[in-house]
Amino acid sequence: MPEIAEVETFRYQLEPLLVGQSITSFTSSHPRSTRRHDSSQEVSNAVVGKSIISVNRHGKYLAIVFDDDTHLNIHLRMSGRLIVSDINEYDELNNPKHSHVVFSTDKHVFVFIDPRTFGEIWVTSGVTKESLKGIDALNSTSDEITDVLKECSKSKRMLKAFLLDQNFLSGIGNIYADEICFEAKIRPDALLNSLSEKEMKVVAVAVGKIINRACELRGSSLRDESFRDLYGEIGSYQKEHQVHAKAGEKCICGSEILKIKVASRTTYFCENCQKFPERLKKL
DNA sequence: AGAACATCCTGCTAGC
DNA sequence: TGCTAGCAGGATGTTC
Repeated sequence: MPEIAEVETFRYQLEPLLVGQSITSFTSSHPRSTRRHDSSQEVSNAVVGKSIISVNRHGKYLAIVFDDDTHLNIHLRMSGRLIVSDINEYDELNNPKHSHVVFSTDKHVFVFIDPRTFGEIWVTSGVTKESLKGIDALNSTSDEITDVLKECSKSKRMLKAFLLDQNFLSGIGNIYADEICFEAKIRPDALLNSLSEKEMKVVAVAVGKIINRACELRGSSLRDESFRDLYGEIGSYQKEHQVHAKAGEKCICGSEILKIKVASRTTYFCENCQKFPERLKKL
């Protein structure tokens, strides 16, 4: 499932192929992919012929930015992905199932594939409002992340619910939330108002460490058919997962990894390595 | 305020 | 082996 590391992988790979180019065509074959607009023609009209100046990302939101400040926004949600072909090698008949949107430059064809159709592509003049929410989990310093945690220091929310809330930290999803809690050695169901300032700092540093490493390894591909990058390659970060999707397996400490629900999300953690803050202070 | 749940959707899988 | 019910999840909206 695309989270910040997977979206950043697409951004990083799209940038050199798109910047300086113009969109020559944009077509959609599934109305849900461009559901914010009356028709995909509206999107086409807004982007075709315009020159691309950057490819940006905020949290899980991708934006192809044009020289008149038009933004072509892409959110992959659960099952969205992008693939690229050389324009001379592109054959529409070879498109995978659920290829819903196709757009081109003079050199490349980009295909948006999305089996569950939760993903979407839309156009805005200037940044989309969602990109203004929260601070980006990758491009923020641990001090900035600590400050956001401090703002919520009286909150009775659980740590994992906070990490998943895009209004505070943008980009973290279910996989990295579990790994961040493990790295911080704090239970995902610990309440924010039980964290000391020192523990907030530990969480903030864990966010940076996990997200940066996940980006270095081009994201996580949990199953054979899950995340693939722009070139169809799987990511490698799943090899370094400590707890996520490992229920019943042994933690590095030897204890069994548990599976519970936190914030109505499936959550994996180690009861031995991860403690409630009150107990952490006693150790 | 915050948790829980339904919603959107299809592919996978656990369980008959 | 083959079928189906249930689960999975990001964001949003509703309910408790």
